[in-house]
Amino acid sequence: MPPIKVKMLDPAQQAGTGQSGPEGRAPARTRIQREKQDVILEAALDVFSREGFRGATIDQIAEAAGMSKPNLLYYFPRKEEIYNRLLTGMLDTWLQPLRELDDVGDPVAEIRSYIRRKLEMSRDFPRQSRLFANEMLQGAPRMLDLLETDLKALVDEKAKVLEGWMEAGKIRRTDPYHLIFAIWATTQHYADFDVQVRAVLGQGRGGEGRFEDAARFLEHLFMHGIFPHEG
Amino acid sequence: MPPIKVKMLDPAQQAGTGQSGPEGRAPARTRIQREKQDVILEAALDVFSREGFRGATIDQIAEAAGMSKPNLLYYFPRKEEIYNRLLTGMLDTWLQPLRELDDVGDPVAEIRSYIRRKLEMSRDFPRQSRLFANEMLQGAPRMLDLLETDLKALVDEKAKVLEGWMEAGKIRRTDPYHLIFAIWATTQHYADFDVQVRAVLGQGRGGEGRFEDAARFLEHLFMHGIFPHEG
DNA sequence: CAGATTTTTGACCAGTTGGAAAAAACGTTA
DNA sequence: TAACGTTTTTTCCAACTGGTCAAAAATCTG
Repeated sequence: MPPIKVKMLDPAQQAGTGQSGPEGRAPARTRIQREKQDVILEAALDVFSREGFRGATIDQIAEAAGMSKPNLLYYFPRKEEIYNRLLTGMLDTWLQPLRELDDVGDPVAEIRSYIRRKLEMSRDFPRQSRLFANEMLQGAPRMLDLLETDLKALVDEKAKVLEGWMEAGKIRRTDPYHLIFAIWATTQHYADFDVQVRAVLGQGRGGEGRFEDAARFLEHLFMHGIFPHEG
Repeated sequence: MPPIKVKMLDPAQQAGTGQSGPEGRAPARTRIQREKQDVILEAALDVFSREGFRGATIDQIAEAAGMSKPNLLYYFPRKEEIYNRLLTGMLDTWLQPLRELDDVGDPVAEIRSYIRRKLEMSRDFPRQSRLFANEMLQGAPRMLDLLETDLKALVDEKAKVLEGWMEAGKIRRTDPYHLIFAIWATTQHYADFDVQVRAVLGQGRGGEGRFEDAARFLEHLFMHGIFPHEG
């Protein structure tokens, strides 16, 4: 008998939940498949970041992606797989700025550029920030272990770096964990609470310049605080 | 004919959307009605703050409130009315600390106590904070006008107070709006991202003491910033 | 072009959702 | 206890939900 031609499998399998084959499956076989999946993920980011997992519907995502629901399900057989792909794929890039916080660099420059990069991410990828925030608000049901392992390990490591700088008198002695939280909070605020920021700043100051203003202010805040006359 | 006895109306009407009677209707007629409504609102806060408006279901709320769905609908005929009641009722108390920021007080003490009170609210009313955050993430579809009018007005007013203090050299000259955003962001972070905070701090430091630590850190941050050697 | 494969579509389904209607149960008070 | 208003439950419904399936359409390959 002739050799059986093994053609492509159902693309739906590739994002498999782990029960349909060995590990390490390629993310997408053909260019077309990869493109369609990207379109779907892009549309899903839009919807999920607004509505959260439960609030988002496959129909919404399909419409935003310009395809029919069954067609979308051909590429991602479960709603949850789209969501998980977005979450995990995002967390990595999201934490990149923190990873780059460099032990050997100048503390002042390092922290300033960390704040700046985080703020830029809020400006350039607000939906990713909101997706993440949404997951947090729900108690991180699909991410908790990642937070407790990977994220905690990374923050522990960087907290040590900060502590080293404190020991060396390069930065003020304070709680490194809460310092990191403060940087996260102040920068991500401009993505997650963007509506509020714009509503409060109004027509004039709520325009594109608001990120510059925020950057200036945050630098000021983290450098000197807001009260003069050091104690 | 005998005088018609006008007894209580359908309690559902009291939260009316405005189309069933004159303005200024009493919020609840009897003690029982008020209690039931409170139970419902309490349960709804739980569910809405986790799942957002779309993600929450009446069934979930009804179960959390210990009653049947139709029974719940007897008190609040629409899902949206529960949500709106929570939102508007909350915003008021939520902004109370800012309202109390006093022109005539000592700037340092005023701002410190504002930060402390906001942090206490995150500790004591995290669900309210998350409900609000959820609405923001969705683009504040049911709150935008409130933000643009009431909230903006309040912040404008308090920004002027801060500017006055800056003119007087009481606090460092910086952007008052972004200062307020920074206080909001850093304090509410401990409610909205509570899971993350606890996951990162781990068993040891993620316990009840974390709010004390946060308070100490934030005071430090806003007072001095994190870099020594003032420029 | 023919055959095989991949992609898309339309019809469909069971479970859930917000909500309506009506009847039953309960509480007051004359 | 009867009458009346209030509260609760039962039953029901149409629209929406995530997802299936087979067939049709489009694409690729030789």
